[in-house]
Amino acid sequence: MAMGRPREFDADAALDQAMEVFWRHGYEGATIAQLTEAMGINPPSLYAAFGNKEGLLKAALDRYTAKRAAWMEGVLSAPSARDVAERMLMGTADSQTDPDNPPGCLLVQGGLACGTGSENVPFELAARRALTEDQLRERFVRAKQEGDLKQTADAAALARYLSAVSAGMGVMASSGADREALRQVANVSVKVFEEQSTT
Amino acid sequence: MAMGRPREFDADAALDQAMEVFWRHGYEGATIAQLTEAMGINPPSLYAAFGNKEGLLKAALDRYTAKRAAWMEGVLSAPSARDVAERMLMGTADSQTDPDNPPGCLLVQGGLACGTGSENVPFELAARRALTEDQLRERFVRAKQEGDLKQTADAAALARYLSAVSAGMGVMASSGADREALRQVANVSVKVFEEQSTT
DNA sequence: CCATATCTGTAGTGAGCACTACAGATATGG
DNA sequence: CCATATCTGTAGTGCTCACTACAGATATGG
Repeated sequence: MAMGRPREFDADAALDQAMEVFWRHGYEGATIAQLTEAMGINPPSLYAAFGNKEGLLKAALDRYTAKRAAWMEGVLSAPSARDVAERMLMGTADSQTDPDNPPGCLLVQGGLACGTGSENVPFELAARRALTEDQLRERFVRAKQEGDLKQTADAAALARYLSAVSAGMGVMASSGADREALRQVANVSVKVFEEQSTT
Repeated sequence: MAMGRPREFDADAALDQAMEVFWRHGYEGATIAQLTEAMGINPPSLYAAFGNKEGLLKAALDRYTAKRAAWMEGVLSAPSARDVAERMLMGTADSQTDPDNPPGCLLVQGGLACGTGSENVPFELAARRALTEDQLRERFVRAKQEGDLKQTADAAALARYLSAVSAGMGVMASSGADREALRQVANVSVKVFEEQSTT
């Protein structure tokens, strides 16, 4: 019963471009004109595929987190809480200063505060940041069970701490901090875990 | 030779209101209509007094940092590097969750990424964040001279670390983290300084 | 009291925004 | 080959934005 004209652009490739625009300019700072130009399509194609600007952001965020999932698995698979923290923060330092991407982290750069009508966006970003924190907390609970983290350690507090440091590094990266500066922060931050470790 | 009609509103009180709007909605999210309503004035008065929206932001930032200067002096006057860090982070946790202010920190909430035409704003905020970091670094250099911080400690790295943690706490506060959560982060963060102290 | 300089309020202005109507193009199902 | 369903490109739409022209108000200096 007639399938209609097929889409001519690659949705994932277009999302990669949209992701970069949101990353660099934030949700409110990114305009549809910039997005469509980067994606190589016209507005009607964008709206047909993603609904509206916020729908496009969500799709781009999904792709962002999906890409990071593999990396995050590598982080969580480190043998100890201390090594989890080190991989997490060093990887964050490197990815936030990767010249292939805009500086910082999309989940921070995307928008902490938005104007009327976009109040949803900060929540959307925060929810995705919280997912990483949850994974870290569970990993630290396991570390206590496995004995490489002190029984007195607070898994939730340590996860929150790592989450805060990562976000803070994102803020610094977005304002021009270089890789070496972020690695310094990561090195200092990891010391907390050495003190909380049993080894 | 004729001084003209005097201003009818209190510029500082108006700036306090503008500050809050920028804080809550970010630079781009804040509209002139919201600002003028909060300030209790009309657009021509705003433009006569502050030039344009960016000029108003700078004036609000000046007032923000001026208000914090006294608090910052109290932080820096703590007797040791470790106590500086504790006062800094605990004070940050409290002020970022003070119900009298919007959550988070204006210097982070104001805008990390902006659209075309406002590229200056993120730099403006970053420059003011950097001032605090400079003060901390100098304080830690002094702490090394005074001997309460190890000679092997890196004053610049520690200052950067505190700056990153504060910014990260601001991100968390803006997405709803409560005071207790931020204090946990502060408590964990301070441990780094205990390890770097001579006592 | 007058001339002048500055502020205030009303009522816009052009520009840029997210979003879309519509017509033509291109595929599938029969 | 035809009917249909979906995509694409052009060319807008109404709306909101930062910003301002202008006229009336209110102070000072002489």
